[in-house]
Amino acid sequence: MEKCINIQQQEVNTQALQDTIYVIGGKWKLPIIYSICNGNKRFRDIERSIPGITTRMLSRNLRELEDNKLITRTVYPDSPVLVAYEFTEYAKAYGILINEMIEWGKKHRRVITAK
Amino acid sequence: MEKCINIQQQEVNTQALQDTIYVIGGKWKLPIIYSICNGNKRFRDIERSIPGITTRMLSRNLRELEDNKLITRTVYPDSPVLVAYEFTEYAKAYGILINEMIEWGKKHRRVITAK
DNA sequence: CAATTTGGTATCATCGGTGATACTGGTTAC
DNA sequence: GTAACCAGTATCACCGATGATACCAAATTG
Repeated sequence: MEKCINIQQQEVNTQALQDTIYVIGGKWKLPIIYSICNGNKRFRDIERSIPGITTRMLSRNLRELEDNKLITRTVYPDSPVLVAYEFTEYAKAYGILINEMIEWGKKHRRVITAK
Repeated sequence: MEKCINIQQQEVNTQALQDTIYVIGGKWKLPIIYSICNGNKRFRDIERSIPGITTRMLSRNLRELEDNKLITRTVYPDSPVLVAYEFTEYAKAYGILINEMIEWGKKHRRVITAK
């Protein structure tokens, strides 16, 4: 960490960090991302691919990911209605940072669990 | 995100991400880091420098940061006892990733709030 | 000698996120 | 025609994180 400048800057940074964590945080966001990454596009397919998730939490998390522009939700209103969830290019750029966070977490676990 | 391989790998990655987020997550971790970064070493100094924090939450968060080896807690048992909290080199290395997360959060906010 | 400071811990209340379960309206398969 | 599937929403319960408040022993200050 570099030396900090002032209170305002700190608050802005704290908010920015919370934002970043919020986008990917929680129990289900990454499993959902992996599921879509693995080719699942439809609500029930994603649901079935993630053991333990409820429709409620999936619905909620998909909407949050969509709000954050990491996925798109497309409705094909043919009968029957079909809904497809897909990654955005924006998400792929964020993926680089996510992978760094994952790598740091793995290294950190080795540091902490080491005698 | 690269293509995923298997379930086990996903679970390991999800855990690793949770670990990374846990270390820096929550309302108070970054303000505490900034406070120590700004030269505060003692419990009450840190407490006074962070508006709204309670002794309970400060105590708890300091212990977690110490458990994660981001800060050290040194007791000087002269009379009166003096306790000093300080950054570790390990924390400084993590600081690079924290700053990336902050920068991404700032950019992301501009993306989301843009018409 | 009374008040304040230091470095916390203990107890209780509250609040939001999560989980469990039920339900919906439409469509299709048997 | 009834059973199952799709894409969810609604309601309730619970639990853990957080906040508020009080308290502690030791030492220092006035």
